[in-house]
Amino acid sequence: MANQIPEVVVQRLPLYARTLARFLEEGVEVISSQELGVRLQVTPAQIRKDLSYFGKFGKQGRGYNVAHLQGVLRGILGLERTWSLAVVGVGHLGQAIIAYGGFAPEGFQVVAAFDTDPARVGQHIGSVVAQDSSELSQVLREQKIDIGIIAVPASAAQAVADTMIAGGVHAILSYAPVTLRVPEGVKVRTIDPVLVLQSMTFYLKSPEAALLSSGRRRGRRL
Amino acid sequence: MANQIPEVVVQRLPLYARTLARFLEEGVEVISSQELGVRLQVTPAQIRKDLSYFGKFGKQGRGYNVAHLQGVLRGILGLERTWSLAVVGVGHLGQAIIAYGGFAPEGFQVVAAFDTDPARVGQHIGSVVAQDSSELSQVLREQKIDIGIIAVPASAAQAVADTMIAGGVHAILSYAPVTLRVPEGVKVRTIDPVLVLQSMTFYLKSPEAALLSSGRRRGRRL
DNA sequence: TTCTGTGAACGGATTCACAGCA
DNA sequence: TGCTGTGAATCCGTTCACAGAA
Repeated sequence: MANQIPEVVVQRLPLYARTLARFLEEGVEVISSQELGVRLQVTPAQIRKDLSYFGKFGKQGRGYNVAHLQGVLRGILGLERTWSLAVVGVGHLGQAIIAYGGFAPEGFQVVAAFDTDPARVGQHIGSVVAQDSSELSQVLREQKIDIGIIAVPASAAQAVADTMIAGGVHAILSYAPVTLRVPEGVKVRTIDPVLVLQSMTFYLKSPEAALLSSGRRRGRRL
Repeated sequence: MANQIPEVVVQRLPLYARTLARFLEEGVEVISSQELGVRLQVTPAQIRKDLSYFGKFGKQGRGYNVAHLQGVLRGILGLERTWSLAVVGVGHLGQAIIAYGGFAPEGFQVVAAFDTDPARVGQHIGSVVAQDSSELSQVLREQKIDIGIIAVPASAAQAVADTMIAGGVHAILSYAPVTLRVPEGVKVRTIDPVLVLQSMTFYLKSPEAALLSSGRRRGRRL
């Protein structure tokens, strides 16, 4: 079933879920696609169409029950459970990722960290201890790690990805500036701030371009 | 002129530029859209079409001169000059951004940092000193800052964005988990790792979905 | 022959617009 | 009357396929 759903749609769902959580905190009980769309800068039709891939969750003439819809979305996305993360590379970036306080409240727990540098192995970062990368594949499998995070230099990233996949990981979040090759069935997302900055300079360089491109504004996100 | 160009195309250009730089280091002098596409996991037709928005840079029957095309792309993107950044929020995240070594080599210099917390104002992070946020708008204008980076909590992000814009900034890279509202002509990009993780769990939850969605693989990036 | 540049075809995502239910 | 759910229409990016230059 969960098939045929455009990837863009899946990427918007967490945004919907998060915004519903905020509305819930604000005490809003029922919301229309219109109101939700205003907050998210997404058209109401887009929201309704996206939701229609999964079922009917609203009441005509009224809107959606915020708590209910949020629960539905969290269920669809699998956010009701905790997911375990392993970070490979505990340099500045890796340490910042491990120390980042935004993952845990959302159910993402960094449970292991790795590095090749003997000087870093054994180091404590928050509640985890850096292990030697030679253990990576085995530990991932033993601890049933769900998602791998790559925070190593570009030159090492592909090898790390391969080892993660050998360790049974099916989702990788990479901060390395390279295009990774992975087999079918493995999801990779890359976060690359330099690339983001470099595409924005295009519009800074020729400000008319920025104006022209912003007609019909859309939510842009990675 | 620089108009009418799809935003996706602009987002791919830095990727092309970077990859050409790597080929250059490897001593490759001429490259076909085919070869470039293999490395990037992008179709050759895509590359040629993208480039065609800007001109004709290849030689039929031969390919593209790597050094030349790289220069052209850097020119189009405005990467030949240095761009100044200001980071607002010098908590863990802001500090990591300032300390990150990947910006400077690409011509992005963090020249100012701000925070509202008196305990943080005056603190040195790398070569910059955290200033009080009340100075933000004025300093941005005086120092002609090009790009603002938001590293404050969600609740403060919109206000920071507004102040940045008041300070004359036309591009914002935000790490805050909110959809920012900005006037026409201002570019905003959000980097939101939690959202990325939350959309990957959808595929982990139902692995068939991952397989089904990966037919016709494309380069995915923010 | 090889590979670019590009109009035309295609396909997929967004938006429209309305029937139908509360 | 108000807003959902959804087929149909539209828009836009990708891919095809080929003419033309080296």
